[in-house]
Amino acid sequence: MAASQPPVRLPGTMHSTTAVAPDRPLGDSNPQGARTAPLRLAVIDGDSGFLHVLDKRVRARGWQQRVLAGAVPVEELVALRLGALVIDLSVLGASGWAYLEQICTALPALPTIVCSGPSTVAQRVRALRLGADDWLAKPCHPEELIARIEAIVRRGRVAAPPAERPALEAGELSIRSDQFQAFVGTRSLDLTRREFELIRLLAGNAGHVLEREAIYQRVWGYAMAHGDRSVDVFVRKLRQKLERASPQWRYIHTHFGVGYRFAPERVDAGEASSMAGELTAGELTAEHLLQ
Amino acid sequence: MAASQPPVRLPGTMHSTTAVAPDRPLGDSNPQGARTAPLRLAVIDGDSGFLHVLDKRVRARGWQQRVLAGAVPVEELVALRLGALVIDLSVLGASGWAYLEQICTALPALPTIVCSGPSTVAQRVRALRLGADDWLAKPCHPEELIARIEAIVRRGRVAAPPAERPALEAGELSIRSDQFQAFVGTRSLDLTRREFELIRLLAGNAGHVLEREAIYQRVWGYAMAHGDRSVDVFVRKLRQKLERASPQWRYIHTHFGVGYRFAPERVDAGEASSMAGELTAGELTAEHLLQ
DNA sequence: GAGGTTGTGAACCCCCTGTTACCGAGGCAG
DNA sequence: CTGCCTCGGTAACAGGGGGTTCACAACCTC
Repeated sequence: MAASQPPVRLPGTMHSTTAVAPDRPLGDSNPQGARTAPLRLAVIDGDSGFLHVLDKRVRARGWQQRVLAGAVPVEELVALRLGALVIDLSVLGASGWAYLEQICTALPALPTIVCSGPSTVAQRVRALRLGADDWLAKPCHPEELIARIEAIVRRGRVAAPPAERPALEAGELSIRSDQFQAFVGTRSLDLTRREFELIRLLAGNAGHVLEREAIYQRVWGYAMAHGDRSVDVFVRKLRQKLERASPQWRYIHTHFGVGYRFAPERVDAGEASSMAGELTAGELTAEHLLQ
Repeated sequence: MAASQPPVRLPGTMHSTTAVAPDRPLGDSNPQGARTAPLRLAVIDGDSGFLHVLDKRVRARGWQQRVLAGAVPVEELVALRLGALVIDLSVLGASGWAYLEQICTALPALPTIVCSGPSTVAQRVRALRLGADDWLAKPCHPEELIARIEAIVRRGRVAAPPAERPALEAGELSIRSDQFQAFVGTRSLDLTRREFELIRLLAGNAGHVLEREAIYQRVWGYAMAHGDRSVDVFVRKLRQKLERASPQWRYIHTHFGVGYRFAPERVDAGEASSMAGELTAGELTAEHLLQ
């Protein structure tokens, strides 16, 4: 999808986000900790003076600012875990509009503000319709830009789901968001981060069928590319670990042509394991010990 | 053959390079696919010319506009069930700021746009910090105001929990969008995705005759090729499953030369089965056994 | 009764999903 | 710095379900 993007230098990574406490959880867009993590702001602009002044205000506010050289591919934007994006369309030339559309389509959850020079009503309307959240004309006061970013981020937060349950219980499973882990009794499923985000999303919507695109959007944070099989593969990994930890239950059900549904269901003793055929519980145990 | 390779592109859609645009518009995973209820907009403004022009655009968009005389109490705003509020601070005089703060504090979920005359950066920042979502300077183009309202509402929607879609009830049928399935009682009709999309469309327009072309356009997502019988075939599949699950009812009616109409109708006891003629229940059983 | 329209059944083939293997990136320890 | 390990993501293959198509029967309207 980013095949045509011009080579862009990506300066070193922002502070390493130690997987423990992500400041912006991949899944549900709401921060479960009411604590507002420092906002990560990226700016695509060439005006060094403006950038400097803005940077001062941004830091004063406790946010983090990163300057991007140009049309950074969507994947790299995702990797930056941004809280907001400011774009000066003029630095991108003719491709600016296409880029804006691309960003807003792939990352609808990312607050995006266009901050450019003189413009027409038609241009502003176009940008807003493409998915931009705001258009602020240059020259502008950096404080107004910041206030507008705040307003947009606030709007997203207000609508976000109220609060995160401490632990989701389903069948034999216990899904603990504070641990980023799922358990059967006291035993950990040893889920990776992605696996956990996936099962939390599914279990959080237990009983409802979730489409692949929706799952991808909410777990990965951006739109699923056509033909991407990641969701399937991760469902398989999840099922494997679930099967190992809780063989008497089935949790994730496939809906052909649609997606997946989470619903804990106890399986008949005879078919506890797909490999077990009609083994009894005793034989099952023996089988398990052999492995 | 056209399941994933539509021979005809949807007119009006932008280039498909973005890999994001679903080439299969089946589900309503996209926000606009979910039918958005008409937005209820309230305007506190005294400029009748502006109000008139805005009203025209608002109606053209299918929204509803309500002009408020002044500082309406919060309770009345709540009663109006607004989708957005536009305020010209100048008509409220000195109390405007206090009112704005009051509104934004009491109704943080209500998108609020200040649309006033000349202003300073400090004023705009103040309004935004008080909780306003945007500030648009007059004179302004009504289309830009509308686009900004859309952007704010959209931002709230993106973060909002997936709206609960109520089940459609018709005859013995219950069509549940969250399950991508139809039920009679608790028993699933076991519809495939296409079948479900079709019955949801038909049932959603119950009582109205839908032309084949329109059905195809909305279920398959692109124009129907001449001579395509897919709709007929799927109607037949649907009727078959409906007949099996709910034999006492007829749901889909053919309009020769036009299309189909969904309308639950109880059938007389005698003609429960199309094969049964006027046989009694007992004869029916015998007849059935003979086959 | 003629001609176009719709119902019906079945065959074919493509796409969707499960599954496995592989590769690259990044973290960690030596 | 280097090698190992984990993790995420992609590619490839197999199998089966479902969508499309076709042919023919039944039907409706003029």
